[in-house]
Order: sequence, then C-alpha cells, then structure tokens
Amino acid sequence: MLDLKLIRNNPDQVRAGLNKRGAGGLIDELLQLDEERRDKLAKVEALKNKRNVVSKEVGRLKAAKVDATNLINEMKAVNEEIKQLDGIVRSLEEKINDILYSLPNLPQADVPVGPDEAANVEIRRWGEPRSFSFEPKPHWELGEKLNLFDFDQGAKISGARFTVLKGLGARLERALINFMLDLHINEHGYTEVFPPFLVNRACMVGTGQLPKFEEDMFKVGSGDYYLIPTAEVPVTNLHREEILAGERLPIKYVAYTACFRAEAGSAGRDTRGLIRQHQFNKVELVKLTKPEDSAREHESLVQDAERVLQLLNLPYRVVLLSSGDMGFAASKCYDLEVWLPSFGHYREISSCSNFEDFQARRAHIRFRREPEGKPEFVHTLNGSGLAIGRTVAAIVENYQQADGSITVPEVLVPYMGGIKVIK
RNA sequence: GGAGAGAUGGCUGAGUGGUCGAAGGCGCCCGCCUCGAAAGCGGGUAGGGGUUUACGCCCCUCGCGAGUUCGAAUCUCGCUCUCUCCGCCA
Repeated sequence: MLDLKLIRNNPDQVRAGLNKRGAGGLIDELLQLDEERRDKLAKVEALKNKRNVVSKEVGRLKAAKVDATNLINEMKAVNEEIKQLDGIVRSLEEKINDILYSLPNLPQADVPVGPDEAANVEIRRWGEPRSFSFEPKPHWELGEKLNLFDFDQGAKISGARFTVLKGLGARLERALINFMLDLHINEHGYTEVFPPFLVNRACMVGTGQLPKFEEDMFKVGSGDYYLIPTAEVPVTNLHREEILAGERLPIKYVAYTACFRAEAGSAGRDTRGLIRQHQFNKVELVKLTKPEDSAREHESLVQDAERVLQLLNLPYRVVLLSSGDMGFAASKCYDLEVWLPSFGHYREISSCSNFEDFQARRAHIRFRREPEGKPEFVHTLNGSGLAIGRTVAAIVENYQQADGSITVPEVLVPYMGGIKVIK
C-alpha cells in the first residue's frame, strides 16, 4: 500500500510512477475523496470535542446536585449529528482504502519501463548450456520413463496440474528441499521457519495477494482460511502488527512450504510436466530490513538464490524485470531463469523482490531505531531459493544421458543416500 | 465437541458509570551522584488520525464488532483468541 500522505503531497510523482505500470488513473479521485474526508472529519471531531466537554460538565453538575436536563438534551441532538457524519466519514474511508489497496507499488528508479517481459533486461549469465550429442528429451518424458513422476495418477486422485512423485523422484524432491534449507541456514545465516500452510485473510491482505487477486487463491472451508501461494505470506506476516527493536534487523528467514495456486488465467499454458502445478514445493527466503539496507539486502538475497544454481551446476541468467512485468507489490524484482534444454531457452525458477515498505504498511510491520524513537516501517524482501519442482525439471533435463538415465548433481549425492545415477 | 476462567500500555498488575489514555511495580531513556559502574535520587516513557510554520491543540484506541447512556476500560449482546478440566484424535 502506498502512503496516502505521499500521494497527497506529491501526486505528480506518484502518478508518474504508477503510469509506468499503467495504474495512475485513480489518483485524482483519491485526492478528492481524501480532501472530503478530512473536511468531514474536522467537523465531526469538533462535535465530539463538544460532547466530551459538556459531558464532563454534566458530571460536575450532577455531583453538585444541579439540574442538567438542558445540557443532556442538547447533547442528544449533537449525537445525532455525530452519528450521521461518522457514517459519511466511514464510507469515504472505505472508498479511499479500496483504491489504496488496489494500487501497485511504485517502481524503483532503475527499473526498466515497459508493458511486459519484452522490456526486461538481462543482467548476467552463469554457466554454459550443455551441448548434447543426442536430442535431449523433456523432463516429463524422462521422468515418466524412469517412474519418477506420474501425471496420470496425479490427475486421477486430484485433477489437472497435480503430479505424484514416486521412488527416486520423490527422493530427489526431498533431497533438494533439504539441500537448499541446509545451504541457507548454515552458509547464508537464515533462520529456519516451518509455518502453517493455511493462513487467515489478514495475512493475504498484508502481503498484497488480497483483495485484488482473490481468483488466484484457494479458499478453504467456510471460514477465513486460504492455502498459501508462497511461504512469503505466512513468514512475512509473522511480524504483522509488531514494532521490532532496530537491533533485531535484518531478520532473515528461510522456509520450506508447499505452495498452492489456482492458476486462473493460465489455462493451456505449460500443461505438460512440472512447470505449472496447482501444488508445488518451494524453499523461500524472506528478509525484514531497515529502509536504508533493503537495496543491498536485495542484491545479497539474489546471490543467495544464485548460489543454489551454482552448486547444482545449472546454467542460468539473472533478469531485471520491467515495470509492467513485476508483481503487484514489488518495487524491484530480479528473476533467476534456469536453462531448460527441452524449451531451448531460460525459464523462471526464482523471483527475488524488494517490496520496500509496501507490505509493511499493509501488515503494520514497524521498527524503532532507538528505544525512544518513533516507529518506522521496515522493508520486506523475499525470493525463491528455489522452486523445487522446476529445479527437479532442470536437473532431469540438464543431467540426462543418452540412455535416458539422470546423473545426480554432486552436491545432492549425500542427500540421495549415495545414489549417483537415477536409472 | 462439552464445562468453566480470562483478554488492560514493552512486561507485570490495579481499576465495576463521570475529571481514566489509564495507579503502583518492573523494564527502558535522560539527568544527578561516581574515577567508572552498581545502588540511590529526580524527571521522562503507548499507537494511529486531524490540524498547526512551529510550540501546541483536538479526535480515536483498554482483544474485535455492535448496543445502552449526556458520559463506557467499567453495563448488555455477538465474535475471536488464550488457559484449566472432560471427550475425540495424528
């Protein structure tokens, strides 16, 4: 959520920023509603002040056994007026909040401007895509042949976009989860968190999934529960409504969770294989930082995610997303794209975003620099480190042999119980 | 699921209709004392919103939401959460 005071004081700057994302149209309406609200608020607060003063006077008169009927009757009339004005103020606030909650974050100055991924900028590449002496097969073919995944059974027990992992396929999934967690915990200094996979609505609003993207979420039962689309939601919201001591920052969490996405609007895309599933596993990195540190922490978060691909020896590139391709809440976002031989190009495997204070303002996550200092909003960041299913796909495809077997990346062998080849 | 108890500031804990945003204690901050520290002494110490060049002033908030009243932390109703006991259960 953007700061209403910032919009009030710098409407042109905000409008320009939002226009980079095609979302600047509501600012004038917002300003008008804001002005009207403040006008009505001043009126109703003056009346409330009068009520408070007179009520105290009534108390004094009664204590002195003096009749106060006139004052009481006068306040009854004032109360009617307060009630009416309060209603107007509340409905104006609802309209203001509806707009504020629907506005995306402002892009940072160095974010390339453009409507979609065509404007993204490649930052760097690591590793050389392997040249095959044979025609490389897609991961779904290799995996089904080796009995690592079963797409038909996934469809039978659940539906489209669900997959059953079996045998060494399930083992590989679990090995990757443990490998990534260990790396980030032991070498990158993150604290492990294992959160619930169901969260309440306030969490979803806090990180920006709601109210705008309800159709992408799975809602559970009659209650207030949502299946998490990413660990970002529960982990960032750990500190919702809190004021943290400044010396605790930066806070760095790593969490393995399953993730659940309705994939509304993705019908027909990536229908084969592990690339786009309703349920997938992911190891997620989350940081809470002081505002002045978030840019630096963003870069180091990307490097922490890159380290996973480097250790797995998977070729990848880092892409800076354009203003139009970034997620709703992001101010700046790097994607890590891994080389997939079956596609013949790079494919997103991690998304590392700096949200600045956008989520913190929604979720009321603040900190105090000094013990007596004023609370300020933290900056929140997160990134996949990495998406497990896409990593499995990348390993299967990049490590495939002519005979259809898969070499296990060296760092994973201990996590695979010493198995070096999947055949 | 059944029965009962509770929810007040960073923590603890008073407060059952009026001057209470809230006593006391702890913690924290500033000062005095000290070579320095501790102890002691004095003062300060919630969040949000509106307004103001500023000092300041005003409004709201005692789990959340309604209601009664001129006036609610205090009374009424609903909800959420926590604790104890029983049942069920991985």
